[in-house]
Amino acid sequence: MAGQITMDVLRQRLAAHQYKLTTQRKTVLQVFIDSPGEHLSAEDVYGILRGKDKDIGLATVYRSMELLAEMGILHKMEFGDGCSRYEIGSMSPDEHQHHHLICVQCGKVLEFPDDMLDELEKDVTEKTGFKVVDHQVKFFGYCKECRAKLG
Amino acid sequence: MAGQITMDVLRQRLAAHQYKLTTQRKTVLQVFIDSPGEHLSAEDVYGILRGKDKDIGLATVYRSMELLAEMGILHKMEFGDGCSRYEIGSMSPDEHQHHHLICVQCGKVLEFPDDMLDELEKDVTEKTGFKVVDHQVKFFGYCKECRAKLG
DNA sequence: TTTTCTGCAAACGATTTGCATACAC
DNA sequence: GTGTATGCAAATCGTTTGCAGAAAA
Repeated sequence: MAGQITMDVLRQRLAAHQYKLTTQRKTVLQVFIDSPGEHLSAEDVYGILRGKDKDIGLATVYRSMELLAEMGILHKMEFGDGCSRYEIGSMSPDEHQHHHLICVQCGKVLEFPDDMLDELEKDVTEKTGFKVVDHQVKFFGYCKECRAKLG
Repeated sequence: MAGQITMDVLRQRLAAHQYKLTTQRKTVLQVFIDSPGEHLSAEDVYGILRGKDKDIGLATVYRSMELLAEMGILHKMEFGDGCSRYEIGSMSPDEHQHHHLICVQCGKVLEFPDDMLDELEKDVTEKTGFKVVDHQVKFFGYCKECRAKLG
């Protein structure tokens, strides 16, 4: 079970909401399937598709990515570089979760396996009544390479 | 010791960087001192000051908040509502740290005491060589009030 | 006095929207 | 066929910037 998101998942989830399975939506999802571990902005995706002679409007890229996020297929996030970025999720919410390590020197974004946050989530709900459904953890600091350069 | 940020802290930190202590910078800091626990955007601060007949330009609000963040007096953050928000910090980096609980229903942002993340930071550095200097944790979910309304 | 800062308005970049056409169902 | 989705261009929104005048040091 679980596993990666496929085009079939897109079909199912769109159908469940009476949304249409269009060429553009498939094309956008394909970019994310082909770029595992990337954090792509709308411009990124638009550029990748234009480079492949795929005809799509920038507004459609924005609309598609927003819809895919609404379907739970993509996750939207901000790394402070002025634009929203998305990454593809997995079928199981518990699988392949990770924190982001953002280098304040070079801007690179690394990933780190996410564990031991369940406990904290439970604690939050018990103490505040806030029902947690998702979380995002960002660490700011200096990546190995920048540390080496900085001495 | 440690304690809250005061106008004197601003004076000291600006002086340490050869920046000038201006009326506008003091005014902006005062808004944050007067609004503990708030996450204010540039427009928010601008609106508050105009409501008090304080004469200041929006661009100056942006520049001041960015500078205060550079001085470590404010912390910049994004909650996905399309603008950057800032909150005032405390003198000690270890004090009064908290996570943010963002209600996906009403948009409210709550706070939760931050502990037990030091361990995770150490783990990150040991395993990746990434030197962590700061972190931000966001939990998405449903606040107590919205849960009650939704049944 | 000298340099930095402010205010204004224009510039900017990311994102959204209106509307006529094209496409999925 | 019917209604939704797309593409384009214009509009919008938050934020940044250039520059002349104002204010710290």
